[in-house]
Amino acid sequence: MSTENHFYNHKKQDSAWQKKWQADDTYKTADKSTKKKMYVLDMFPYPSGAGLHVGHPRGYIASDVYARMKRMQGYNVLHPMGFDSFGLPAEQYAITHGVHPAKTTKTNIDTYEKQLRSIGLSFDWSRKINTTDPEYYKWTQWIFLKLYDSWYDPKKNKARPIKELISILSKDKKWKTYSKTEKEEILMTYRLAYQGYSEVNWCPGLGTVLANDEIVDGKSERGGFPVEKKTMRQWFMRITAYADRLLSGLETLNWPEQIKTIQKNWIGKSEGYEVSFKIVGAIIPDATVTVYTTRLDTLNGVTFLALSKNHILAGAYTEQTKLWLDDNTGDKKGILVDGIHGIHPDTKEKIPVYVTNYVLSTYGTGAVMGVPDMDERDYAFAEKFKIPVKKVLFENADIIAKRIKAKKASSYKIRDAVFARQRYWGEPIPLKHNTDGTISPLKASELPLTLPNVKSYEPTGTGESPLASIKSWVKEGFETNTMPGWASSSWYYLRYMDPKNSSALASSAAIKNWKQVDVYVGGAEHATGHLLYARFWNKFLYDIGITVTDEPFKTLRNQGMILGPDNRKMSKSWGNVINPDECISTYGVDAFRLYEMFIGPFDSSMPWSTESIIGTRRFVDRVWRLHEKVLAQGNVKSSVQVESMLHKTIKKVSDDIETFNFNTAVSSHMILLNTIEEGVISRKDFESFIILVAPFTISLSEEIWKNLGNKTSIHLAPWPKYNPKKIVEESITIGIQVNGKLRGEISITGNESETEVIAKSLEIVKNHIEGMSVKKTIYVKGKIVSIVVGF
RNA sequence: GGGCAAGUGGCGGAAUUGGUAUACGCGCUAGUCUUAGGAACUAGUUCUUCACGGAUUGAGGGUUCGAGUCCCUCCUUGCCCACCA
Repeated sequence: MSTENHFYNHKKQDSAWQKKWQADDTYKTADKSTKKKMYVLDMFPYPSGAGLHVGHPRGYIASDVYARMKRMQGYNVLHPMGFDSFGLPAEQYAITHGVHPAKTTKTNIDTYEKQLRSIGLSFDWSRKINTTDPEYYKWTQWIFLKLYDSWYDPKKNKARPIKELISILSKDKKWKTYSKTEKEEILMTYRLAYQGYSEVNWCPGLGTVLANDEIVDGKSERGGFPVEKKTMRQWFMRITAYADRLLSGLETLNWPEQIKTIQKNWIGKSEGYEVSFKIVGAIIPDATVTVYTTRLDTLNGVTFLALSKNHILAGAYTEQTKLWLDDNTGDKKGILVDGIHGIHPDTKEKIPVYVTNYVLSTYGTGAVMGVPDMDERDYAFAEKFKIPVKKVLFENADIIAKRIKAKKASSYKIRDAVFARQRYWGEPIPLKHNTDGTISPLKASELPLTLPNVKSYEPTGTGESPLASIKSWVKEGFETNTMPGWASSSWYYLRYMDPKNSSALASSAAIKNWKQVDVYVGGAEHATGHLLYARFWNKFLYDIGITVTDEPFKTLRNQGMILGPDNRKMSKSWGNVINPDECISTYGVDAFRLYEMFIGPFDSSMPWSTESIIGTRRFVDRVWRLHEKVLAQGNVKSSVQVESMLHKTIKKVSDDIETFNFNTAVSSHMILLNTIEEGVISRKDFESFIILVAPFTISLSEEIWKNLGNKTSIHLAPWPKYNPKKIVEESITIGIQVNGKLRGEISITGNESETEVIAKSLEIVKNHIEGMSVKKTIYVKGKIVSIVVGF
C-alpha cells in the first residue's frame, strides 16, 4: 500500500474549492425568496494592523456552521460581514507614522478580508460594508439628524417629531414671547440628540472625552492615560428616555441571562420616594431640598441632609475645594453649609445640611437624607462629623408618604451617552453653528457631509478636534466634534439588508423581509456598550417607522475567549499569539474549523493547545480514507449499529448546532466515525454522514461529495432527516444498585416486565444481599435497578 | 463592598438535567508496520492495590432507594459594577 492516497491533501483542496465557491456565488443571498428567512450575524470587527489571532474566528466559525446548517435546512440565509473602521487606533497610527487613516484602514480591511476568506466563511461578500465609506456614514448622519429632530413623549411612550412639540409648546402664550435663541434652548432640553454643558470624562492623553465604559480603573481603556472631570460643551444621546423600554424589552430576548443581568444593573432602576425638606436661612426664598430615598420607612432616623457639590444650595467654592470634593473614591469628605438648616417634615426638628463628596450629583436628586442608624455610608459620615445617630422607629412608607406628601419616584443609574469625540477619524456631525448661537441641521439632501483632509491629526490639546484647524470647515460653521465609535455600529445590521441603497438606509421592503437579526454572535464585553446603544437606536428607528421590530437582536450568543497555550490572554507582549494562517496552512481549514469548535463549550474561555489540533486533523484523514473505502466497495447495506448510530447522530448534531453546543456535535461525529469503522456503511448513509460534517469540514466534504458523483455543491444539499424508527437497541445494559452502591449490571431488551427484571437482578447480586431481607425494590425502566436491603 | 458564573483524570472536556461518573479528543505506555523524521494501525490508560477489593466530581453537612446534578455552610478562581441613597 502506498501512503500517498491515505492523506487528504488540504492545500490543494482548500484553495481549489474556495475559488470555485467564489466563482459560483455559492453563498449569495437572494433578496427575494419563498423560503423562510434566517439572519445570522457576527459582530463586525474593527480591523487592527495586527490581523487575526486564533481567538477571533471562533465566533465567526460558530455562526458559519449555524448559517450553513440553516441554509441546508432550506432557509434563505442572510450571513454578511463588514468592517467597523472609524476610531482611535487608525488615528493614533496616523499621528505617529503620518499615514492617512483612510489608507491604514484600507490595508487592514484587505488583510482581514483575506484572512476571513481563508477560513472559508460562507459570507455573501457582495453585501460587505465599511463604516468609513461616505455612502455608509451618510446614513449614520441621517439617523443623527432624525434624533436631533425628535423628542420623547413620555405619555405616548415614543419618540415624536420636534415640530409636534413646538405646536404643543405654542399653546402656552408665553412661548411667543421668547426669542429665537430662548426657544432653541428650550427645545434642546427635549431633543434626543442634544447639546449640553456637562461634566465629562476628559482624557488629556488622548485629547478627547470618553464614555464611562471606555474607562478602566480611572484610566482610558486605550492607552491607559489618566482621566479627569471637566465641564465641556458636548453632544449627548438621550438614552435615558428609553430606560424603561430598554429594561422591559430584555424580557422578550433570547439572550444569555448574564448579559441581561449586566444591562439590567447598568440601567439600574430603583423605586422610591421624593421627600422635600424645608430650608431655613437660605438666600433663595422658600428654599427646599428634595431627596430621593428607597427607604422612606426610615424617615424618622434622619439627622442630617447631604448635598452633592453641584447642588443649587451647595454654594460657591474655590477651585481647590472643588478638586478636594471631586475625589469621591476614598474617605467621606464634607463641609457644613453655614447659616442654613433643614426642617424634618415629620418631627419639625432642625437638621444640619452638608455638602459632601459621597453624594452623586448625577443620581436621584443629587441630595440625600442622612439616616446614620440604617445606612453604612451615612453612619461613616455622621461619625466623622459628630452628627447624632438616632435610632430608627420604622413606619410604613405609604402612610408616611400620605402624611408628608412625598411623591413616588423612580431613579436610574443609566446616564445620557456622550456623543462627541474631539478627534478626527469619525463621522462629522451634520450641523452648522450660526453666528447668532443657534444651530442649523443640514438637509438630508446635503448628506453625506464628508470628512475633509487635514494636515495634522494631532488633537489640538484644547479639547477641540483637528477639524477646528481647518479654516474652510470652521468658516462654514460646521461642528468640529466627530461622532463616537459606537455610532456606526448601532445600526449596521440594517444596512446589510440592502447595502447599496442610495435613497434610504435600507428599503422598507428589505427591512420588512429581514425584520431583525435572528442569531447574533459576539463577545460579552459589549454588554453595556454596543448592545445597549444598538437597542436604543433600533427602538428609536422603530418609533419613527423605519424598523419593524422593537428589538434588533432576537437571540444572542457570546463566545468565550481563546487564551494562549500558557493560559494567559493572547498578546504580543506575552509572545503567546497563535496565528490562524499558520494553523490553516499546516493542518488545513477543515481541521482548524473542527478544532475551534471542538476545543470546549462555545461560551467559555480556554487555552489554545498547539498539540490537540492533531486530533481533528486525524479525523479529517480518517474520513478521507473511509471515503476511499466506500468508493471501492460494492453495493452494500449498512450494518444495524451503523444505521442506528447515524440516525442518533443526525438528531444529536442538529440539536447541538441549534443550541450552539458545537463541541459535543464534533464529538458525536467522531463517535459515529468510530462506529462506521467497526461496521459497514452504505453509500447513501455515507452521503448523510458527509452532509452532517459539511458545515465544519467544508473542503473535505465538498471533494468527497464530488467523488461520490454529485454535480452541485454539498453546501446547498438538503440536511439529512432523523428517523426515530431507525434507532434500534438490541439490548441495553443497566446497573443494579444495592443500598445505593453499584453491585452488578443486567442486560435487558426493554420489553421485560418489572417483576422479571427485579427477579433476575436479585439473582445477579445475591452475594451482596445474603443474610439480609429486601425492604424495597425500584426499577426505573431502561435506566437502573435499585434494591434496598436491611436486617 | 455588591452582583453573576464556575470548580470533574496529566490536559481540553462529556454526562440523556436526579439514574452504571470520567464519553470524545490530546498526551502517555506497550506492541505492529515502515525507505530517516513528523505519521499510521492494535491494545491499555481516574486513583489505590500483586490481586480480591476499596476510594473518587474544591471541602464539610443535608434531602433521597439513588446526588457531579437539588438544599445549607465554607474555600478557591474568573467576569461585571463599584459611595447609585
